[in-house]
Amino acid sequence: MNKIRNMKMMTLDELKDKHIGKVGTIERDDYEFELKVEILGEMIKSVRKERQLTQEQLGELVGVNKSQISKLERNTKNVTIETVLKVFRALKTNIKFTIEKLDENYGLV
Amino acid sequence: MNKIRNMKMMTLDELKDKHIGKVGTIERDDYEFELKVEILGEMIKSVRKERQLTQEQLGELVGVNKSQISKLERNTKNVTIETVLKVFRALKTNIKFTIEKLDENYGLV
DNA sequence: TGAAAAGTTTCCTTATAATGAAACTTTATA
DNA sequence: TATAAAGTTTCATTATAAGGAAACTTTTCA
Repeated sequence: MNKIRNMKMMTLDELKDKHIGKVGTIERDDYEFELKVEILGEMIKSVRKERQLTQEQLGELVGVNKSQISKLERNTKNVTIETVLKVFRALKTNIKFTIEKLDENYGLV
Repeated sequence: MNKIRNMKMMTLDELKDKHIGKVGTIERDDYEFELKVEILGEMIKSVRKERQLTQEQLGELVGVNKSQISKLERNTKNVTIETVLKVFRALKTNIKFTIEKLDENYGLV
């Protein structure tokens, strides 16, 4: 590892406006987001749409009822890591997380 | 936003060997990891140590008993997003997550 | 515009994450 | 090396995430 790479960042609004993908010239489908429960739902929905799946179809892949997918997308719950992984695995999407330490004055270390 | 930045990546082994920080010449405390429950615990412990806090002290900051911190660090549970956020917030550490879509053949899109 | 498909909500049940207190073990250190 | 501090485990309890079935609403499109 120790791989250095460029990351594009996107706000939730940008996600909503454009869905995922097609930003800039270098086609690279990596996006970084603040870790928030609300956004996770948006992400699931966006990727599912890209995959052209219905909630019912995604539910089959994940092994849950379509109502469960709806709930996850609409963030009716404070989801666990395992649930997040299960869904994104079904969507053939890797998830990574990044931590960024701040100093005492809340600036970057 | 739309900020472009360099990200260093590290494996769990590297984390274990070196704890966090001091890789390369550009001192930048951003690290990206596969989203896995086991690693989250390692991360909490590493950052707590860097902050020179005991589990009891971190517990006070988070508002939970020290045994809870121990459990989180040792990954006895499948943690929820909210719990992750609570702890890293206390550690003054931002968390972001990145998704990376794969194509049908499991290669990068 | 009406039927079918897709998505949402409600009402449940079950599984388990979150939590603390206290006993216990391990690690520092006087 | 005894004692204190730090960390872990156990045993409970409580809160809530996960889940399905079915009724309901919204969207799609022939």
